[in-house]
Amino acid sequence: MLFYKIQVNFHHLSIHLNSLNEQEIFMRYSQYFLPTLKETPADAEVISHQLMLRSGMIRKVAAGIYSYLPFGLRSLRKMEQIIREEMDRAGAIECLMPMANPAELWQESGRWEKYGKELLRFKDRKSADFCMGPTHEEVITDIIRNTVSSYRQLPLNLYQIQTKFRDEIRPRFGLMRGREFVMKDAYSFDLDDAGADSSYAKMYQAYRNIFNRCGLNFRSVEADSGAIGGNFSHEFMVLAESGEDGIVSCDSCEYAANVEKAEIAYGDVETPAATLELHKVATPGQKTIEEVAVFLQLSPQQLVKTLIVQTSADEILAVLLRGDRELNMIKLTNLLDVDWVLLAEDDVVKQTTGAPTGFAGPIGLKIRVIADTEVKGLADFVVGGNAIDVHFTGANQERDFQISQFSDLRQAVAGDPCSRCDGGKFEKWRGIEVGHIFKLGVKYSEAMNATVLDADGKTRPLVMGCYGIGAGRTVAAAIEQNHDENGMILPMPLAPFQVLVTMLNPKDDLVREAAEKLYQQLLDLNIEVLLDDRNERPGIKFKDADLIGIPLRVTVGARNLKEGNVELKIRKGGTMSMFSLDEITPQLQQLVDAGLAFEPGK
RNA sequence: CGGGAUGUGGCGCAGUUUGGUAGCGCACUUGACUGGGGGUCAAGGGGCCGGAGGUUCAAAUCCUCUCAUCCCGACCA
Repeated sequence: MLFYKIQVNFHHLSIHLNSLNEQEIFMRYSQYFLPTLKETPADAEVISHQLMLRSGMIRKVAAGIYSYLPFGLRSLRKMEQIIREEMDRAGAIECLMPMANPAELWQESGRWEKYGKELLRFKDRKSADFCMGPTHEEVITDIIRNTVSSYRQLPLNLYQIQTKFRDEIRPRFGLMRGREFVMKDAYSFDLDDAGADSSYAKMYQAYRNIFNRCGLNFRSVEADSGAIGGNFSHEFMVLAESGEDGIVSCDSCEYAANVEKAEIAYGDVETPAATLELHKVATPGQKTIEEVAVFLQLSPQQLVKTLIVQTSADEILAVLLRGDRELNMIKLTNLLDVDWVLLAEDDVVKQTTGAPTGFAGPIGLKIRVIADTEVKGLADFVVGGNAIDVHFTGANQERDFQISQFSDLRQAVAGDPCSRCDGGKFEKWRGIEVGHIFKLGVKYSEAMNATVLDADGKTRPLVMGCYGIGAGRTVAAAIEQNHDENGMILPMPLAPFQVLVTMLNPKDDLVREAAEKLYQQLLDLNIEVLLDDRNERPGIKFKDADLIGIPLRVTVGARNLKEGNVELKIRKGGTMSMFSLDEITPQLQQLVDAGLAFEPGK
């Protein structure tokens, strides 16, 4: 009996599978898995995170760790596919490396010690050390050094789209800064600098193509190469108010840079003659620049602040900046050629200056004093007195204290003069870093002994570049840039579906038949269509439609169907128009094609 | 890692001050009505209050520890 039952069930199953095609199953809202939320989850702060949760794209599993639900996965896959196509077009070749990396490789490059706590380490059953790969220079270099031994095999650019793990200090904002995230990373190998530059240029162009194809408003900016190391780099920034990075671009030339890097033009700075005597003034309890300025009835620009810093080379030194300026730690780190620079702890400040934090000044200091170039043009300013509740007025360099070096050390602000052209001024933006490309040089190849023989039979280290794109972050950034109060408005190339057909009343035979027919026509045209065939009230369907932000929405309702019409609403901008059942399909086809249009290389 | 906050059905929250054995809205199930912007009515199901320990006749509520999550900071003297 049991056998018989199984047979019957199996028989039914095979009939079932044969009679439905895949699209029939998956593109009907009533059968799909799209759990939308009416209310915003309490722990989502930024709009992309809120909307991705509400629209059923993602769900949180742990801090900085998310599951992609089907709807979100569709967007992610589209992003990946755009990346893949442009990488392939640029001559890169796809591969896939493991998440679990053996410690030996990381010890060899020196990063097992250097990378810090972001590197998630663990042991296997034999107690061997491993880490989750946060990036793959080590693994790829190991592959290349064992397989490439001649310059004839170059150039080579390998990439993968793979899940990374970085145990971030503070994951936040949903997919914007997750611990586990999908990243495209590529690594180029060339015989010499010129070759590496050419590989870099190809990637630069590929990246521009990728973000253009995504329909994003972005800037490519010069950036600091940071912990990854190397010679120079560019970041690709999607412009959005919620961005974690500040960037500047010149209003008259092509220069654009991360504020961390942005070079300011100082021109020829002359030190004005001193006109005031040095005076010691009591400033009880006035510690910050703001407090001192108010207390002395001066503007912050008339003060010079003295920052006591400690470096990885164990030096303690003083850095001077105009009172209203901010120190750029990265410029300072690069100037001093050290691994890191930190503001000194309070007790170090006290030991060095003899006063608690807030009263440091350059006069009488025994340590090296360096200054932002702007300070060179200042005279008769206020500085800390190196004693509690004391400042000096009328302070002047040369006369009262010595500065051993001037350099561009401050954070660029809007309106600063551009260092690359005459008369250009910086504009300031906020951006989300979605891509970053580096020319690495020989840092890893030398550390890991990855060499080839050149045409003269000489051994040379490979010249490398590495190139990353945060796939999930780019989707999130697209939402940050494209949404309104009702939900997201994804650009066509990243939208999970291209067209939503809203069947208003499924119980109305005419409506149902018209919607079904349209749905079928769109499927036949390979348009990605979601049919909202749920037995829900119109309000629910419209709210969900706005929330999930499919670019094109066709509403099939009894009212317009009487005249043989359906309504088309463009999610972006909200324009509505009426089309007959015959006209709508070619119209949609045209809009879909237009939304996907992109000419690479521009 | 420092500071702040929060953990109560799937989601949003109340209840904690003043201990008395868990409630509201949404969602969900069933039925009916309704059908162009989160509709109405009726009847239901679901949590032992993040976890552990303690105080007490009695703990979501008080105490201790712990875990988790979110925000700010970790450069601006």
